[in-house]
Amino acid sequence: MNEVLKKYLKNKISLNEEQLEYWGSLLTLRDLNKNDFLLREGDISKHTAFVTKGCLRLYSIDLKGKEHILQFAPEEWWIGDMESFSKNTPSSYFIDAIEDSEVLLMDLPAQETLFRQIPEAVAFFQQLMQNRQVATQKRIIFSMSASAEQRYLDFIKTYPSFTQRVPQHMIASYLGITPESLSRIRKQVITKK
Amino acid sequence: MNEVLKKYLKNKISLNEEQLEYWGSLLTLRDLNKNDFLLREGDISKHTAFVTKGCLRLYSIDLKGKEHILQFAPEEWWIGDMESFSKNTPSSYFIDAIEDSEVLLMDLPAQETLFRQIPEAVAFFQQLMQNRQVATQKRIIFSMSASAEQRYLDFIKTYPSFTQRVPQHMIASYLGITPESLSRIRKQVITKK
DNA sequence: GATATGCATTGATATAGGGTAAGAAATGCA
DNA sequence: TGCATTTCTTACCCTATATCAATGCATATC
Repeated sequence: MNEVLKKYLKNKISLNEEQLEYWGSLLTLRDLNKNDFLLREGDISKHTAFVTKGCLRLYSIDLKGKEHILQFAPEEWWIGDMESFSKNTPSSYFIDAIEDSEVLLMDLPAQETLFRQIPEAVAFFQQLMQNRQVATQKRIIFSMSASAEQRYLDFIKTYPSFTQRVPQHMIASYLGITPESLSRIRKQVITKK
Repeated sequence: MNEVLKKYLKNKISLNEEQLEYWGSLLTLRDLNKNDFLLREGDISKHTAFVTKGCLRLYSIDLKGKEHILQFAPEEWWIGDMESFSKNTPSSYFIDAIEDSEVLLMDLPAQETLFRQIPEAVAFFQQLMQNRQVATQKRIIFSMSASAEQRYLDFIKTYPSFTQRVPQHMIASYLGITPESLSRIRKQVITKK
């Protein structure tokens, strides 16, 4: 069984060795090169992914061709378009790898099996979803009440590890500002110190 | 049993008469006058509310004292601070009535009982939560990619009924703009026609 | 019926962040 | 090692929206 998943699950949910193995057996490994897509707009998402190596991103592209990043997913994060996945509808999002990566994929039948065989997993995913919702709501509030500089400082404080590995223009896209603005903000922040 | 809830549930989930009655019996009615609070920042949320009459709002107040509305909830909507409710932690939100209203309250024990007695309710609330998450994510994207005018036009198209009953400055707060800006935008939109 | 209160409008001015373009720096590639 | 590509920075000007202040209505209060 994959070691990253094992460590993660042991940490998060109390299961015996057999259950852990079973969970792992339901997922399939996929290697992704940098820039490889896991999902494109218009596709129907067939998987939810657990990242064991590297880093992916979830984003949409607006009418003017501009990318808007909703989520980064490094090791031990889940990523996917829940709506497309569970309703079998075309996605409006893209997911791709921003580094060479490795993911464990769970398809819908596997999820159903998992929920049937390991009922604890239901509450587990429910909790994940709730945490996501809480974070997303906070992001709305914060984007309405704080300046770009404050949001940037909050970002590097909340996700210090991302700041190292994610290119700056993607952080800008996540924050909802242009790369130029972020560059100016960083300059200000540095000279302020 | 409350008629609004009955109609709503019949529409959304297939249950027999007995189950409907049972569900209804777990909720308690509360009348709210306009401006009454259901939840204040710092409180621990003891209920999730189903609105049967009137309209409530969920919002936070930032450091500068500015309100940011996350959700309006007219008849047949659920409203609450899930995080505070399920984790028993102090809320960072306010919920109040913007009209004289009537809600059905579900506390945590009632929810647990409901989930035990009517297993279909679990998936039902999960679906609600997922829809909420999808909508919240779209709101982030939209606030990053569209102008205030586009967001306003989208709002009145998506929630035409709200536009009638919700004061303008609250719509502005939901859209993340000032009441003055909204007033100017409306003027523009009208003269454009 | 007079007055206070809250909400929407309007005008004048300020500002954060965007758009564009160019160059510098870093990174990948051959 | 050197060229190409991508990423980041800087400068200039511009626009959308905010801020502040005043005014007009409508509604509630006494």
